[in-house]
Amino acid sequence: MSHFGRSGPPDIRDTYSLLVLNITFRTSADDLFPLFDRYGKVVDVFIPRDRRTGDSRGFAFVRYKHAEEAQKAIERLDGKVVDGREIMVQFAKYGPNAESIDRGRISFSETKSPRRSRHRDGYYRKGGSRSRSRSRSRSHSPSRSPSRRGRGASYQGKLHDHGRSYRSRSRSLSRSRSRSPMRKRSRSGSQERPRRRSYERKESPDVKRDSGSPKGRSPSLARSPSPAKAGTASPVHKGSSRGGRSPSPVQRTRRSHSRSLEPHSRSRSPHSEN
DNA sequence: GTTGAGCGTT
Repeated sequence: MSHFGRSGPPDIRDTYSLLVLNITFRTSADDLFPLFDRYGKVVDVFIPRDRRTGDSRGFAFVRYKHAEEAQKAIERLDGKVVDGREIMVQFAKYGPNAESIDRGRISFSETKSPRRSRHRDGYYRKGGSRSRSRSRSRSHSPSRSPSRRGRGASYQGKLHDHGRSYRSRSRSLSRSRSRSPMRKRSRSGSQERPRRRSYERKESPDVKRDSGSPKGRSPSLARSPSPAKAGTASPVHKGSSRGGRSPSPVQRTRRSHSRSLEPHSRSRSPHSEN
């Protein structure tokens, strides 16, 4: 999706990609194009969007034809407030096809010396290997904002190979912080609970029968963790089950069957019910 | 109507 309406990247043989971060979710390529085009020839403007929702992810890619123009745009637009948000402009490091990138320049097999250094740093990736969470809502300290602006000064009036250390810190920081919560969450075992329940409903037909008389069964086994809530939902569920015409339980049972991943391991554990 | 770490499409 390019601003020019073409499919895919137009020509990335010798273009310089700029990464624009911290843009508003409502900002589109059309809004960024005139802004960046003032400082040079913009070849393409692309804003990655979510596959599911289709909303902008909050960053965009601007391709310049000349490095000097791209550099100028960075100095001029980095930290600029756009649409009420302070955007951050910097050279893109990861190519669209995992191509080699020199401070924003995309080259296929022309450069080779600087490329080695990046491999050592671990910048290179085959694409799709980077684990990134799509969760937009996450607690974080806003104190990292000012630090970003600080590194911008390194680029001023310099087009040499300066400006790589800033990424190391940022990368390490985000890495350790992003992985820690994710792993812990996965270990919590929030997935086991719904799985086990699905099996219980599937393997135990008596559950459906009990639905007609939940009192005979253990009220604690109700799906509602809150007793107060269970009481409210109880009459509703009871009425539906008694009618015997409610397709709801049937559909849920069938779905659970398809979702069951390891029914055997669960079936062998009688303690699961207690 | 919202959110806010981060690196990309036919």
